[in-house]
Amino acid sequence: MGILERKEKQREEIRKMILEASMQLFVKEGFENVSIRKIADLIEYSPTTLYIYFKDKNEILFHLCEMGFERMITYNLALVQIESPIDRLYLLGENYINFGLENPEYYDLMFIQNAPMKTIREQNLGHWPNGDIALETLKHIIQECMDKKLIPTGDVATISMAVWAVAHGLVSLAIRQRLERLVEPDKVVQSMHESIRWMINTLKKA
Amino acid sequence: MGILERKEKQREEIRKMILEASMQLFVKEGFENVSIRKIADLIEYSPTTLYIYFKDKNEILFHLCEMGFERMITYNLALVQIESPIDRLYLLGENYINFGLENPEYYDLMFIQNAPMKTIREQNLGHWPNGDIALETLKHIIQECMDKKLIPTGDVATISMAVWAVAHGLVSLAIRQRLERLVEPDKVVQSMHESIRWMINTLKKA
DNA sequence: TACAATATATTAACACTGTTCATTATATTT
DNA sequence: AAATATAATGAACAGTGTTAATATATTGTA
Repeated sequence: MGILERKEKQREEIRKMILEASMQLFVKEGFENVSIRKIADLIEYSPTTLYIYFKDKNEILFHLCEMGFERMITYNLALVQIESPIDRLYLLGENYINFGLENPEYYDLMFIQNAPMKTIREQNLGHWPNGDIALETLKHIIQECMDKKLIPTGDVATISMAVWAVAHGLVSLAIRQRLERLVEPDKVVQSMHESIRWMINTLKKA
Repeated sequence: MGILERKEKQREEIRKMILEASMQLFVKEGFENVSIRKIADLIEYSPTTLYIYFKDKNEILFHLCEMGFERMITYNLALVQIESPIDRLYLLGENYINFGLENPEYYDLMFIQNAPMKTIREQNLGHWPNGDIALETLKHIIQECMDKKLIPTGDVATISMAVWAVAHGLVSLAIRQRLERLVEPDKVVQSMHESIRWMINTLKKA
């Protein structure tokens, strides 16, 4: 069945072409400027061809979202070298904020837009490949902090939720220009870092 | 100058008509289904007429956003009767979450969408009428908690930011279907309330 | 090898979107 | 009554995601 394999390979290659063109548009012109027609123009195919390789635009955005997580991982490479889970938590928070501020378009897709979640539901994938992994990482660190009695024991999911909520709240309010309503624009970033540190500090002392 | 006044009144009335039609569409069919043409249909005017009364769609959305804050205020009416600022903070948090979950479309416009902020910048209003008031309320409560030594003293803006971030993080992750990736869907709401309470608890003890 | 079946790609079209411009209709003022 | 200012509109522009019908290759089978 070498022919079928080759066909599958070709198919996968065109899918890759489409996704790479999408990403190029995405990082250059931003989320709102990614259109089926522009992607098609870039790879010199007809717009309708994209529908042979992807169900709809949401599915393409879903894959861009997954790429975002891969990019996020590169921010957290240094994490494994830190033995203290509480220090790992501090760094994770810093990295999360930095990633969000430096890649607002990706962040948008990963944690704000509906499109990727729609694909997960409609095609009932049942899981959020890279997203679920990221959340497991967070929960694991929190669990380790509890095990080593670095933070008070409690429901891991609830506390993970609170920690994630602070980080996401800060980043999403920042990239949507809401935080500059609370502090002066040039102090937003600094205050964000102070907030997340303050959060983990109080968590530690509690 | 009675004529000019009357003209101004008429103008204001049509503006009101447009906004009320927008709101009707908004609450019935959701944010994404508010289009200039649909609004125009509803008030039986031509789409182009709307541009005589509003600069663009963003300006209409901005006013819908302000209406959202007015609706939010109704959630917080009971707040003034509570003398302890820390109890007021607890209730404010609960109300914020309830408002967000019960009015996701409004919440979206108030704290997630770019459109309203665009209008504020482009027309350089310089301030966010109802939004700024809401943030002042939060800061005032935090300040009062510090004054009465109910929470540790610190930078009011930073701590307000952290508190807002948790609340916004929870609500925005919830309405964008991200929280159900962390806890079972039927436990999301309960966990959210636990998270915000846990947050204020640890803040209190810190 | 010839034919039918399948997979791939495209053209044209649908039903929308926000927005602008030139034109017309209406109302007000001179 | 004529001139002017205001209000409203029709038509059009440039775009959007998506689908049905159609043409073009490629493949499996008789």
